[in-house]
Amino acid sequence: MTTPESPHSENEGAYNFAALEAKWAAYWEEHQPFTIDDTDSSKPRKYILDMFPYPSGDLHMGHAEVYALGDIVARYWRLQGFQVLHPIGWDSFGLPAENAAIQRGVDPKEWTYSNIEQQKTSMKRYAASFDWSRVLHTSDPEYYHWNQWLFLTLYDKGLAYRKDSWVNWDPIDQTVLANEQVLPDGTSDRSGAVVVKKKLTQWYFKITDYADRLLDDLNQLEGRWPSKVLAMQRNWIGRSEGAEVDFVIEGRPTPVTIFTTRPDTLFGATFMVVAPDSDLAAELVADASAAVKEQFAHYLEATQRITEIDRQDAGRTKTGVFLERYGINPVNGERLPMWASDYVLADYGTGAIMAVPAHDQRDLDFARVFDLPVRVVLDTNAPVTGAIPVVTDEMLESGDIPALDPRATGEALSGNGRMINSGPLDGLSKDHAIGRILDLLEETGGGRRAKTYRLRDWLISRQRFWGTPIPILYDSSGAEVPVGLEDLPVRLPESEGLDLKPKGTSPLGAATEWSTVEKDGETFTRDPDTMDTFVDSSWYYLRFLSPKDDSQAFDKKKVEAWAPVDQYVGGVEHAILHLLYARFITKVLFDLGHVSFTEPFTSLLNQGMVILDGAKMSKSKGNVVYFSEELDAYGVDAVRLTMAFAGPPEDDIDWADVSPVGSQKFLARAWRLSGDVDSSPGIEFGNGDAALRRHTHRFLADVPGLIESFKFNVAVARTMEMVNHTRKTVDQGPGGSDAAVREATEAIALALSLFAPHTAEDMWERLGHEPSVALQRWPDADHTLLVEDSVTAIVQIDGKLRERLEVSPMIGGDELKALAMETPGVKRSLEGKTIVKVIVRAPKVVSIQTTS
RNA sequence: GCCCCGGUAGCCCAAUCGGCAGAGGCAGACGACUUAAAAUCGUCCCAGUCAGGGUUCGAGUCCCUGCCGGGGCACCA
Repeated sequence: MTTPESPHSENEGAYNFAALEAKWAAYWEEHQPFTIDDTDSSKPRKYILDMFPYPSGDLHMGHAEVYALGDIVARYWRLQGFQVLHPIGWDSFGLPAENAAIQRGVDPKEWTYSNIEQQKTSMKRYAASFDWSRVLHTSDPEYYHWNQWLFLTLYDKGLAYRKDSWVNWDPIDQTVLANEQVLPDGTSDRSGAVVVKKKLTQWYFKITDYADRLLDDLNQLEGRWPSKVLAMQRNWIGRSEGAEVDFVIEGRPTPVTIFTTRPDTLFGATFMVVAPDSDLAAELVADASAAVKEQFAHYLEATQRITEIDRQDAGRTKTGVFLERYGINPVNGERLPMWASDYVLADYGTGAIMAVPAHDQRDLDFARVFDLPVRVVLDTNAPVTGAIPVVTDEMLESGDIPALDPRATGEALSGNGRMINSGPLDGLSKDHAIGRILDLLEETGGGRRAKTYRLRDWLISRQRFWGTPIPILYDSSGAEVPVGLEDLPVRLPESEGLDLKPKGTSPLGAATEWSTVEKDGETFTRDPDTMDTFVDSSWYYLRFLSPKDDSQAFDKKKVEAWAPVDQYVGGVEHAILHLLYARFITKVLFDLGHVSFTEPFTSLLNQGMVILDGAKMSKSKGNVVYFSEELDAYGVDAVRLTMAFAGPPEDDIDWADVSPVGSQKFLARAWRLSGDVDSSPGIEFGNGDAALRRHTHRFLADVPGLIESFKFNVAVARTMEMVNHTRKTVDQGPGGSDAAVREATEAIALALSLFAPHTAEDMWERLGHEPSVALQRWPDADHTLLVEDSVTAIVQIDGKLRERLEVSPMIGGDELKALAMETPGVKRSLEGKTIVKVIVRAPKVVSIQTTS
């Protein structure tokens, strides 16, 4: 039905998002506007990368956010005249896919690739501006071939090695986990199982060799990565600086080295503790009495049975076994009894410590349980600066002086103060004492400055089927033989006939035909494990540059042209694992001369989570918002716009707090403007309505900065403001034929092309232009239009606002001050007062200070 | 316990360098259009910035202390 009189409905129909989506999806599919010629060097380049998804089911609202935000950035740089590489692929190996396949009794490959197709369809519907010509899947042999190359490259440099050690074992998934995959509560980040310790021979990447660089290079990323992520990475690497000190052990030819961050307290050591599960403990107890040996054996067993959860209970009463051995304190020759206790960790430092109960809470707790001596060596009541007393006169008078008796109070003394009972250190402050003792230790050879890290080597073996086979063979003696590069890829066998159910060993080992290799008359066995999928994603950003190259992992020339990634977009859940590994692998590739940069991701944007009613969405809670249902209900553009408008990108979006309906109404309102423009494309804007033109050019000038600083919500708000002004100009001003209305509406269409691509394309077409709006240039603002005729200056007297006046923005300070003094409000306020000071900040403020 | 981020209107959020607390939206009220409603168009209402100190002519913004919320690390020597 049409209402002939209505100005907004002349045979143009209503805003119909479904029709627009169908129309423009077909256009993009046919023209592929985002497939780039990567050899074209006429334009500057940007590499915008969104974290690629796992293909476990359809896309969800979290994907909707990340791909909306990444696309804004990609589309923005295109409008700025850049050649933008914006690829997508699938992280398609891994446990989620495999477990799902097991539950459904289908081939993981079929299951994975059909999910990929579903997600691909959804992404195209979502109008993400990807270059669809360079899709990769990490589960393709064409990809994991180079994963194996990477492994062998690290192996060749001694950075991939096999080690027998206690590993994190997930009893549900029946596989080992990296330290990074064990949650703080001691459960698996995937299955939720309580992780237990198991001794296995596994492959590791030597990431600890890079600990210092991984830490120090974070400084380069300051301001470009979220500070939260930088903090998390620093925390995770956990460098501590201190000293290694050698303790001679009675009856042992070589000394035992301990690590301490408090070498200043060396004179306060009263016993030593070794980790029960360390080789050292086993060796030390070997000569002990039968009773102690038995006690120790029981203790070791108990330690290994204890769960990570229990170990983290700091309030747990300390336990331990005296080993009947003594170490000699190198600084004073004292005999220190040696104990084994589980509060000392085998794989941190050297697995042995000197215990200083007076100044370390854990040591004190232990000493109090086993009645060991406690000696204070740092007087924490003594002032360090001399000027500021720790013990005040009031405390002296009241006798309320802190007791320096940790044994009685149970509180270790952790503060600063002056050294006592410490020979050459006596009288020094803590910091000076540390410097002094380090010098002394190095002079006498009894110790040295040292650093230690929380970061451990990266365990990459997984006892699962759906991953990259580790390209290592074992000969009949069990020796490692790397697969030759010419024999890559080592392809996964078909899953048919294999039992994929978790049983503690890799299903690949049971594929005897696959795992047995005859070569030159000798029989070899393949390593049955597959690689952690974080290996796959640690270098995929390089593969996108030459995804079809079957002669090398990546094309060095393309890498030089495009990498590192200019903008990486993804969830903060990868703040440690993925990003740390990608940084590590990049540094390794740099050292080997494969790439010329040391950090893979120049800038990082983390989006928050999409939640509902204050809670994380989950099927069990029944508070899930479904991606496809939202698209059906509101349309792609409205959902994308809602993601951008909800708030700062890194904040969580509570879907209950935002209004996709509101977004939809706004888009319809913007779209209608394109039907109200009554002028021809190419019209001279110069004669248009001056007020609207000023708004438009202010908008053109401001939006780029807003996008570049990720203030997408503000950019959307500014676009809404533009629409409001333009509407008003059409309805209440010069009308739709005014040139400024066209100029404004074109600017709106360009801005909307970042957030609402279908609506923007259609507006652009209705404005009489050829598609695609996505390939236009963002117009430069005319700076002569940015200068305001007049601005409001304020006059403050004693901090209170007393007067406003309209002045020229070019006004001088003296003139403004004179004007201000003449105003009635100021005169009135100044009556009976003496002016002390006048501060003028032309053209904004005059601030007058008085005494009354 | 240590570290990071945040707290502005009923709600989501803005506010270059310290310079008039409000850009935008949601919700709400009212009006225009309509037989009516929806849609649309328009007008309006609402906080003094978590609390307390400090610096300053001037503080949402800088500094200190505390409270609340979110996140990370934690028996790491």
